[in-house]
Amino acid sequence: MPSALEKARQDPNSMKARILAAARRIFGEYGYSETTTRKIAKDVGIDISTLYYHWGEKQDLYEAVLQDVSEEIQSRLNQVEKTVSGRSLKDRLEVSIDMMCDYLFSHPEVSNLILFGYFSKSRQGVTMDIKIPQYISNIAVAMELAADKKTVTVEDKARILAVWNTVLNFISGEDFFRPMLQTNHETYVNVVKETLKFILVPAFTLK
Amino acid sequence: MPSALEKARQDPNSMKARILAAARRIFGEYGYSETTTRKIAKDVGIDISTLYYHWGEKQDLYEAVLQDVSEEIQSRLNQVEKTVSGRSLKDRLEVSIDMMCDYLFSHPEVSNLILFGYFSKSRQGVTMDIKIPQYISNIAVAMELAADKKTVTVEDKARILAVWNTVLNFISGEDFFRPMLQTNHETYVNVVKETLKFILVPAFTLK
DNA sequence: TTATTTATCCATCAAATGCTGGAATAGTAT
DNA sequence: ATACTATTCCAGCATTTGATGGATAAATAA
Repeated sequence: MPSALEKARQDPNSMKARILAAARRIFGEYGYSETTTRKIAKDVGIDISTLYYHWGEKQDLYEAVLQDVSEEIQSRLNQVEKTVSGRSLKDRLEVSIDMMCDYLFSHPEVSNLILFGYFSKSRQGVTMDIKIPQYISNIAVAMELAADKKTVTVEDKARILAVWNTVLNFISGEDFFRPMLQTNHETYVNVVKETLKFILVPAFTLK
Repeated sequence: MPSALEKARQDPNSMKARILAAARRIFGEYGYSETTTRKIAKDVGIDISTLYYHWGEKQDLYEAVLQDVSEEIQSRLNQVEKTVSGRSLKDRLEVSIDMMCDYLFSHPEVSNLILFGYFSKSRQGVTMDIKIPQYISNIAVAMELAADKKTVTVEDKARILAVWNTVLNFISGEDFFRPMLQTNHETYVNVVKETLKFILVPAFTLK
């Protein structure tokens, strides 16, 4: 039996899918508590009852959004891993940064949703929370900072987390940071990439 | 004529000051929209009318909190600058990291409030926003990455922002990150400091 | 003491919000 | 065509929340 999420993905024009897409965008822009079911429904052009008919409670819809995003990230990380496999450490780092930045900059709601998840003290246990630690260990192995998932040290994890969070911050905070750097979007993207490489590559390649 | 904020600071036991302190803690924990004036009033042990009598609208109180925090940060940065002045670059970086981490870890609501400010698309222009660019340039000069504020490059600013944001993230996200690192609070603080030094020192000291 | 200002609380309003019941409509199977 | 199911909308309920008016008490001035 396919889950509601799978059902929505089968047909991107289905009402379920259209609601999910709007919810993802709006939750990503306003966060959980400032997003109202009416806002989402209005965006889709339907009555809120229709929204409730398809997705049930607001919280359920939110969790579907998080799972959707979570699976997308996992898929992107797999892509990155395949691409950089076999290259030099410096190359792996640089290409990974470029690829993840490109993906996240073109889906800004993703960064927001993840960051909202970090800081929400009041939120109930959400599904995505479980996945992040796995990502981190996977990245450590893919970057060959550790032989396998079991041998990833606390320090390794913390360092990857630091970089990962920096990326998310720069993307979610673009509206805030870009004026102070006085650049356009395109330059901003490049500055972010270069900054990440600047602080990342020496730290990890120096032994 | 002293501002409401100055008045509150004159006597920490005054009702104005007690409300401000509670507001700072609760806004820092729940964010703007999940904080209710009733929550703050209850925390102080007063009726909401009393709160409105002293601080007016919720938004005004929030802005007072932000300004309070903003000035505190500025003061801390000045302290750091005095302390590290004249030392070697490596020393300056390491001591600054230690000092700012100690301050922020002991005032976790500060990191939250700043981060909430970054990502709130819906919020009106808040006072703190203006200050951050100044902080960044000040830090660049204090770290002697630039001769004076006018010559701080975009790259310099971006690098400092990256580090600054990483600190905030690690502190605001402790509840989220610490379980995946499987450490206690004390160890977590040290891991954060070491991680920051690990990625920061090589990048900035290597020429 | 009396008058005035300051501070606090109770009761309440208006708007927003999550959510639901039930009617109406569209679609599908027999 | 008829019966049945799936979908959509309208109207409304209960609760929460920001905010206020006005009564009461506490402090201060006269």
